[in-house]
Parts: sequence; structure tokens; C-alpha cells
Amino acid sequence: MQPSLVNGDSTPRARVQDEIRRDIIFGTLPAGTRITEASLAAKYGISRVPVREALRALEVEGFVESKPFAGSTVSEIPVDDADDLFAVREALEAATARRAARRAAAHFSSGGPDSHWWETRRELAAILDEGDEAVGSGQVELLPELNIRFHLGIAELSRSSSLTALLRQIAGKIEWLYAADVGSRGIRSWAEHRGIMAAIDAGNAQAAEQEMGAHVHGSRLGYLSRFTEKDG
Amino acid sequence: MQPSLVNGDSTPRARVQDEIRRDIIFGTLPAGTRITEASLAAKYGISRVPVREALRALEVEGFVESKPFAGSTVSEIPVDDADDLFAVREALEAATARRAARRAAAHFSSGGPDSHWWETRRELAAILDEGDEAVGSGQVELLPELNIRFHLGIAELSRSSSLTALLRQIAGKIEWLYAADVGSRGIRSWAEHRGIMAAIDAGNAQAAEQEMGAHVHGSRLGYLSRFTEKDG
DNA sequence: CATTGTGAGATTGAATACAATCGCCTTATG
DNA sequence: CATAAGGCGATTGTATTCAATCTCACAATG
Repeated sequence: MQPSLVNGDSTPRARVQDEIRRDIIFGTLPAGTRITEASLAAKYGISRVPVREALRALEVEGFVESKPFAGSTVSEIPVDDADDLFAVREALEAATARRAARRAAAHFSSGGPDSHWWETRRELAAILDEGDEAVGSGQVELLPELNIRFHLGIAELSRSSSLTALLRQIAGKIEWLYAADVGSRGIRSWAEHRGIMAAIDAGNAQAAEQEMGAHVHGSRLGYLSRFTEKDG
Repeated sequence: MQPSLVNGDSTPRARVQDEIRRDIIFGTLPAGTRITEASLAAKYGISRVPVREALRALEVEGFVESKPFAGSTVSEIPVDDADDLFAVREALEAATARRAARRAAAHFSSGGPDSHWWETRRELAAILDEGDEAVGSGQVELLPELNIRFHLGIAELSRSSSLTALLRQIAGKIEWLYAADVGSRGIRSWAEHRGIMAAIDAGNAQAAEQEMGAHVHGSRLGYLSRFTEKDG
């Protein structure tokens, strides 16, 4: 299995892992909550073994902290790290966009896209359409999930499992921040996705990198302004 | 337990996790090797349960890939991602250095350093001394481990568990690359650590960020030059 | 009064046992 | 001969059981 933000629900362990992560991100399990394996096992109707495995994974993902024989607690929401996480995300997603565009450019000269590219690209098209429809019908609450799927899709196009894994980790934290502090993202941000996608399709690595960087930078500024506005 | 590059060996699970990671990084378990839980359990004299937990964690760390009911294999060494990983690391470590310096500056105005800062700072001093001694006596083979500990120590000073966790993940990959391709790092690189430490101690956030960025950038160029030289 | 030791209860860590699934090889069939 | 169906061995996923450790309350002691 890939370390994923949303697993395929193929095993109880994966389901529980997704469910716990979700409960943490959306506040059902607040920061600092003590988590006992037995209670989770009872809640999901399974034994402690898959629960333990899920907790070990969530620990590496940064959502849970554990000490031997002392149990697990929900991590603190990384509000103090928000700006730095966005900064890292800028570098990270600039790289994924650049790589994706390079891969597209390579397709022009050699044969054509392979099945992996084609499949991912098709899913991205669907995501973009879904997002536009959500914007059109005013269902902005669908955007956060679609937004993550778009950015992870671009990472998938980059064909770098290292970068994709890092983005998953950062995206999880940023989703956590949004869920806790500012709610859904803006509509204007969504519209920029088409431009990024076009740059990648055109094989223009420089434009893809630049547009993705600006896009993430805009999100960063938007997040910070809302957050400080909320504070002041 | 913290998701760590080197756990405290407090439980068999943590020991096995460190051991497997080490075997992967240093090539004892080559990329693509199929890993069966029973063989690992036999090798380390424990049952499959802690082995499974270690594998779930290593999966999120990116060293192992698994599919349900199909088993685990050692991931590919991320050679293609090297330059992008360094780019992300630049942004990441610039942030940790900046935060560490800010925290030091805060100590000047308010009372003094807390125990966490003091403890970490003391360990960093020891690491710097050890590294200098290793350089002096020509034992450059000790530098990679000390190098990781230095950079993780700076991250610890930043007091951001998110950034520290991300650096652990990236550091693991970069260590993997070095072990596989170019051997130990240069001596000149080590000497730059003192300057970074001094900038942090002085509370100069701008200088700390700038020096750390240049330091990582130098590592990046050094890695790439050796690698391409080896290729051509 | 603060501190240290101790014991019970709760909780985690690991071992064993069993069920579910996959991969491959055999075999029947057009 | 190519190919699809089915069964068997190997391996993973989960449940159950027991051992090891921690937490916390409470008492003994300086």
C-alpha cells in the first residue's frame, strides 16, 4: 500500500487509519485526546492488532504521538508551523509541476503518453470538471477535497513517489489547519488550476513551475490574511 | 514515540524498524527485494506482530511498499528525485534555521533559554566537537551520521515537530542516496556548521536562514557534480 | 508538609492460533 | 497448441491470549 491520505479501504486496518485521520483533521478527536487501542477496536468492531498498525502509521504521518507502554495522544494542530509548511509546499509543488511538464514534453518527441500518464491525466480532467461544477452550483464545501486530489494528481504526474509522499504529508497538515481555522478555500484559487494543467500539458516546465509556485503562494497569503484577520 | 530516523531502541518493534531501515539504506536489502514477515521475525527472534508494525511505519517513511495480501518490497532508491529532494530540503532547512534563530533571539529579551533549548543546544555542541575531531583524525566515515544529527538538532531547536518530521523523511532519502552513490560527504561542508550555529546563537534569523540555505545548496551541487561525474 | 515507596488497576507489547487472500501450477478444453 | 478454470501452497490479515510496563492513588517516613 502507498502511504496515502485516503487509502483504498481494502483492509480494516486501512479503513481505520483513514477514519482516525479524518476524525483528527475534522476535530472529532481534538488535540491532546488520549487514544486507547481498546476503545478504537471496540468502536470499529475489530481487534487491537489492526488498530495498532494504523496508529504506527499515523504516528509517522504526524497525527498521533506515542510513548512505549504509555499510549497514544492526538498531536497538536501545527498552527505555528503554518507559514513554514506553506513555504516548503511552494518548493515541493514547484518541483512536481516542473517534473510533470517535463514528462509531458518528453511525450511529444517519443511516441506518446504511457498508460500511467493517461490514466492520471484523465482523472485530473474529471477533478477539474467536478470542481468547476461545484463552483458553479455554489457547493464550495466540496472544494477542499477536490483541491487535495488535484494537487496529489499533479504530484502523481511527476512520477516521483518521494515527492508525492512528502506532499501527502504536508497536505494532511494543511487540511488540518484549514479545517480548524479558516474553513473552505476561495473560489478564485480553484480557477488557477486550469492554467497549471495547461502549462503541464504544453510541456512548458518553466511556466508550470512558475504558475504552481504562484498558486501555492497565493494560498499561503490567503491563509495568513484570514488567520491574522481572525486574530486581530 | 516520535517518528524518528533512529529510535531509542526501547521496544523490539523500534529496534527492528531501525534495523530494517538501516539495512535498506546501506544496501543489505537492495531495492526490489521481497520482504516476508516470517523471515524478518525469524531473523530478529520475535513474532510477526512487531515486524508488521515496523513495516507499516517504514511504508509511510517511504522505504517499503506493500499491497494487501501481496506482501512488501524494498522501494526504489530515489535517484531521479535527488535534485528535487535537495530543493525541498533547502526550503525546509532554511525555515528550521530561521525559526531556531528567532527562538534564540526571544531568549535574549525574556529571561533565558528553557531546558529544551539548553539540552538540545548542548547536544549540538557535542556533535560539532565530535565532527571536528573526526575531521582532524581523518575518520570521515563518521561524518554522515553526525551530519544528520546536526541538521536534526537544528530542526529540534526550531521546535516545530512538523518540520522536524519532514526533515527526518527527507534526510533518510538523502542518506540513502549518499550510501548508494557517492560515499561520504566532503570535509569542507562540515566546517560550515559552526557558522550556522553561530548565526542561530546570535539570534540572527536572516543570517541563519541564508547560511543554512547556502550550506544545503552546496551539498546539492556537490552531490550532483559527483553523480554526473560518475555517470559521464 | 513534602517526598518517597508500594501496590492495584489499566493499558500497551508481544506470541500464538486461525481465517482470508493471492500466485502459481496443473489440468481440462476449444 | 493456446487458454481458461480450479486447486494447492505460501503469505498476509486478524483475533485471542498472556506478559510487561506504566499511571495513579495512598500510605509510610524524614
